[in-house]
Amino acid sequence: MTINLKQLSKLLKLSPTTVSRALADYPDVSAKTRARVKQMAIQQGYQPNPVARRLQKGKTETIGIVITPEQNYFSDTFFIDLLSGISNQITRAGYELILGVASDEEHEMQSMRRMVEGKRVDGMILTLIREQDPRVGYLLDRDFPFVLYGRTRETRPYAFVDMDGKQAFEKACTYLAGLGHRRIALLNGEPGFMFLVGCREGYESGLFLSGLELDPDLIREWKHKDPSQSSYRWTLELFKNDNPPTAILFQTEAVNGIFKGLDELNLQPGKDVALIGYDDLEIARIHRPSLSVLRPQAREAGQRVVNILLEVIKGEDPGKFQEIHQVEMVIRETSLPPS
Amino acid sequence: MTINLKQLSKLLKLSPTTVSRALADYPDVSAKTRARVKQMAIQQGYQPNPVARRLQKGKTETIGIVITPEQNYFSDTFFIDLLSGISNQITRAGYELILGVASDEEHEMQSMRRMVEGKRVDGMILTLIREQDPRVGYLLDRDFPFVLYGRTRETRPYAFVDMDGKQAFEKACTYLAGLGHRRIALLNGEPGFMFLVGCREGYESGLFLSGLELDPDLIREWKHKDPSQSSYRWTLELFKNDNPPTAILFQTEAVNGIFKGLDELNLQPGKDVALIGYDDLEIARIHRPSLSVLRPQAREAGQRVVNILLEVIKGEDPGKFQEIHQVEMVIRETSLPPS
DNA sequence: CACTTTTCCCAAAACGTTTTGGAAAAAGGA
DNA sequence: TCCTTTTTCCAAAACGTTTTGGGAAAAGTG
Repeated sequence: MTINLKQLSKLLKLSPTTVSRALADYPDVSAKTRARVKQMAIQQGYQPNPVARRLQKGKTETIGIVITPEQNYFSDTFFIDLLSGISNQITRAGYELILGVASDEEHEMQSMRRMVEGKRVDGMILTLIREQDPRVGYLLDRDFPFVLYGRTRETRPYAFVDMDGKQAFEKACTYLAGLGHRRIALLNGEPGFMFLVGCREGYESGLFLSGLELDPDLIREWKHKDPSQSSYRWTLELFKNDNPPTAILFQTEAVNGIFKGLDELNLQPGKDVALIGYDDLEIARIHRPSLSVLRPQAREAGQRVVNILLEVIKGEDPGKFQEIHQVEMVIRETSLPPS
Repeated sequence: MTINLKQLSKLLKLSPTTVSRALADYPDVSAKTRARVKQMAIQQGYQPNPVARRLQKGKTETIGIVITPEQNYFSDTFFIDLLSGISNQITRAGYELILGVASDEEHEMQSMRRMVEGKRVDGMILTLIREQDPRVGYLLDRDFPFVLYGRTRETRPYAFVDMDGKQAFEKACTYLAGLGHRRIALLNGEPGFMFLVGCREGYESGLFLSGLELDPDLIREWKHKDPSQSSYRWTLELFKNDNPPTAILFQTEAVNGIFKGLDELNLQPGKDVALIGYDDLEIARIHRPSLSVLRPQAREAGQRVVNILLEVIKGEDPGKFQEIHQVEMVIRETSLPPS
């Protein structure tokens, strides 16, 4: 049903070589025949068989990504945006994106190994990077092309695109301090994932820059399993403090728990307690009062990750590609001065 | 670095033919050499190059899926479960899953055509099926293997796995009626997606079976764009009724809006109004009171979709594979008798 | 015109498998 | 023993491209 190169060349009374070269715009085929070939190719709906091309070229023209829905991280529109940017750019390059879904760290590694050792991909994209991340060492050891969305503790050079979570939290913190807040709490995920480390650092540095003292009682961290539940408990606890916070910085995914906690304490979000979340989820925009947030540009990051990976696959030095992207602060209704 | 078949056969002093056949458990290679070959293969970490195999076999060993995050549907753990089931089963079969991310219906079609006409996949999985869905006609026209997760209006036979949303809503409705509820509302998504049609049908048939009359004032449908926002408004409106509902059936994704609306009306979920949602999202389990839900088994469905697709690819008649899966009802704290 | 250069095309090889169609060696049957 | 059958192996072809390394014809050059 679908035509192949040999048949097309027969139709044109040319050799497969010439047809192939014509379609690839080689200069050693005359403009006239090139036009003729292209026209016929379109007319016949010819598409080169990608599998054959890959075999000849010795490339899979495919890149891999493994997601672990276990981390509910995945439900963020944020991640979808990232994936969307990745996918579009990959398609534009004529590549394919193959997806692995793993239930835990072990299967995550297993899925990646299948792709790498099974010669199924030319490069890997890694997300949800942990402080110590065995995947990075694995790929570096065998010199396999990859790009991190995020960063990790690793001395060898590697390519990454990361959000400046540190600067974002610093900015949010100084902003709140600038409004007059003196007691700013942090409700963060338990470190392990590297980006949470950055958030905490930014918070601490923000306090410092604003001349505020760090009070361990104002910092709470939850296990990643279920942010809503534990952020609810931590919220209640924060306000048992003699000198409770007037503002909270947190991961937006935990917002439901916080709202619930505040509600129970008869505190109005935005009015009695200022709130700024990290990530602009749907709920942040929809809630009344709408939530002020730090908004990472996931789509753009996804595109960059792909472009960089393609360079690395071409043989460029990964160490050259280390990008840290600014995070925008979106002021909505929950970041007023203390009452 | 990685060894190939020719090198491996040289090491074994055998022909590539024999090695290949030994690894594939052909009976015409002696048990002894077969063992020897396998051992050496493992020792040398030999993995057949999938691209070469695909070319020879004339199969891509790949199946495609296109998601449209536009429909926030994607943020459901439900969808992730589906994807997870799909991915696992595909891996088990030695196949690959390639993912397209499309921003709208047009790009969705475009992405699928690239996969199909570009000979990049052996089969397609379709989700989020609409009542009239051009994708189905497209694939049927060119006799390309596919399986729907869901159903559509189409007379030609095709393979699908669907949840019995109709029966689920019927069950929930009669359950509530059995508890004594006489005014049961439906907060549904606007039809277009086929599964929403089923939900509505089930609701209507549930009312009928319980001897209740259908009151159009108790039915509200939102645009898919943003369930939370509009379900909030619809909730308020439902209770402007002279004879307001004592129970609501709805899509769980809309639960935030409903809770907010009830809260504003000083109605307690579960106590003043019974609630049953379709889909067991995280929030349903976490919320206090916890939400009674209808729970589709997405993981299993995903696995079935893949197994069926593999059969269809093998040449089986798609019409033979039409499965409708039961949906479990999980009674939690929001389905009490009317007060 | 004879020679060089440029233009345009192509045959053959290669990518790494699996399958086809034997063939040699071993085993079984009379 | 001789013939048939079974067991075990392999050379060659095929999958559909792209790349290599020319080579013939046309166009320039003197």
